[in-house]
Amino acid sequence: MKHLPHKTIERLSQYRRALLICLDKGQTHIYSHEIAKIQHITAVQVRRDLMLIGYTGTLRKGYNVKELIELIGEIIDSQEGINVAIIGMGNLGRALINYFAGKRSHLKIVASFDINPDKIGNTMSGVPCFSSDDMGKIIPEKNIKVGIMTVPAEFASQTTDALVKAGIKGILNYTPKPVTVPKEVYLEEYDMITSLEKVAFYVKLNEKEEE
Amino acid sequence: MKHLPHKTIERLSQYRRALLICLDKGQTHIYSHEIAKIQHITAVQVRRDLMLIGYTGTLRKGYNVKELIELIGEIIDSQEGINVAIIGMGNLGRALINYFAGKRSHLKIVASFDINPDKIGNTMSGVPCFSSDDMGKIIPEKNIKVGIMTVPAEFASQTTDALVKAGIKGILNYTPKPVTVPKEVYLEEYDMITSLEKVAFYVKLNEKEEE
DNA sequence: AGAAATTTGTTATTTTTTTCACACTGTTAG
DNA sequence: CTAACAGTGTGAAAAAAATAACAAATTTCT
Ligand SMILES: NC(=O)c1ccc[n+]([C@@H]2O[C@H](COP(=O)([O-])OP(=O)(O)OC[C@H]3O[C@@H](n4cnc5c(N)ncnc54)[C@H](O)[C@@H]3O)[C@@H](O)[C@H]2O)c1
Ligand SMILES: NC(=O)c1ccc[n+]([C@@H]2O[C@H](COP(=O)([O-])OP(=O)(O)OC[C@H]3O[C@@H](n4cnc5c(N)ncnc54)[C@H](O)[C@@H]3O)[C@@H](O)[C@H]2O)c1
Repeated sequence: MKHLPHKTIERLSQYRRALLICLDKGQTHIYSHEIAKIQHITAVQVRRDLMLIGYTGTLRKGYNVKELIELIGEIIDSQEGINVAIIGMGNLGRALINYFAGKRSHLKIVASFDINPDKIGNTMSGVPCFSSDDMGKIIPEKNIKVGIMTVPAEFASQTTDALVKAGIKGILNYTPKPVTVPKEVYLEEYDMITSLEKVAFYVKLNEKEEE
Repeated sequence: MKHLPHKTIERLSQYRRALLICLDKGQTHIYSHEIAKIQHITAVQVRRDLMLIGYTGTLRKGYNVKELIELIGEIIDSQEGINVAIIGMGNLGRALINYFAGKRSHLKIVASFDINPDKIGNTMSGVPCFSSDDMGKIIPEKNIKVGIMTVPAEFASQTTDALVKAGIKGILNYTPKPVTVPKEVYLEEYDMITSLEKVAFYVKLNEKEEE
């Protein structure tokens, strides 16, 4: 396999989640158009993605749910698992830790960091909170590869620098402040305001078109 | 102007945020490559986007920060503003309401909904919480156009249906459960697990390539 | 004043992503 | 048994997005 399109990676993760639900319901096989419907895309797109990862279904029966889940896992998960930290135990950080903790086995949240002394030393959803000053020590020690950044925007840059210095390999930045990392660190930024403004834009557009 | 690429819309929102920060700092002009650097894209891309919205900068001086902010506002905001509701006042819902409330003037969070009697009747960050049973009444009454969905995944579908029935025009779904809406409703889904898995994937990939 | 440097605006090109179109093949109904 | 059907797999085409290339214009330097 050469290299998978960016978008395919995202969709594979989404397919898997849909498939896990099907598996729970006891469904053994699924058609490309069923997956497509769930994800609001076309069946061809699904088949193409699966072609890219080299999975081939059964003619007229569709894809084997269990097999496909496993294959997607082989592609997008790393066997050893990846340790993750959340930096900034505020509203968003707490929501995330609650949500993620114990969900995905290969993505383990093993630490959180904050500067507020009231938070340092506590444990939340089984995840201990350390002082941000100790990132340089804890991150290599716990073999943390990925950091989810939920500090106030004004601390985004300095936190990023500290993470990079501590040897982090990937950052998911939920701060609205774009940050910069060296090219060996993978950076993903997501801004909720952008999503909301986008929805608002298309709502407005639809309304205009109706006139 | 014909129609702007999907991606351009997202970037415009991001440019604006970057520009607002510049404005605060007293910067009056900005070059395309400065904007580009902040957003991790190329200067050509920025110039192209601005070309699409018909903004033209000053040669050798760059773009007028204030003017550009205003133009972007004219393009992506609706003058009357858009009223927004959050459905599901759990961890994520509360984080969002705290975060959004009073941030963007044209996007006003005017209501929240929940089924938990302890939450109904309360006010958070100035936003009143109503019973989800009343969505059909409150949404048209308060002229709410967009709903941010943060209910537990298992309630995603029924909440969506209720929102659509109440006349909502756009939904931002933060639930990991994909939902279906009629085509006149704009739907945006975002799944944090997908983002995290994507980061993990590329981290793993980078490590492999280093070998 | 003229040359060099810098930045915009836009056309053309390339790359990436999506969709089309259709061959192929089990399955089912008659 | 066979024809119609319903699905997969994939090369080719189209569409969308990003990048390159460069003319034009303004500032700055000499
Ligand atoms: N709350 C949301 O729904 C939401 C949505 C989108 C984006 N965001 C962004 O996420 C970030 C956090 O939002 P929030 O609502 O949780 O804010 P918050 O103020 O509730 O939490 C911030 C936390 O970070 C800690 N902190 C401050 N400086 C730090 C540092 N240098 N190192 C480590 N921790 C530090 C604070 O002690 C606090 O616990 C902000 O940048 C915000 O813009 C939040
Ligand atoms: N917490 C996170 O960081 C996070 C991250 C990504 C996605 N999510 C998703 O967001 C959703 C909410 O997460 P959370 O952590 O806030 O969960 P939560 O359990 O803390 O909150 C859910 C809230 O929704 C309310 N609710 C339940 N049924 C409802 C209904 N029919 N109508 C209106 N309100 C209803 C509950 O009373 C509760 O207040 C979940 O689907 C979760 O998967 C959460």
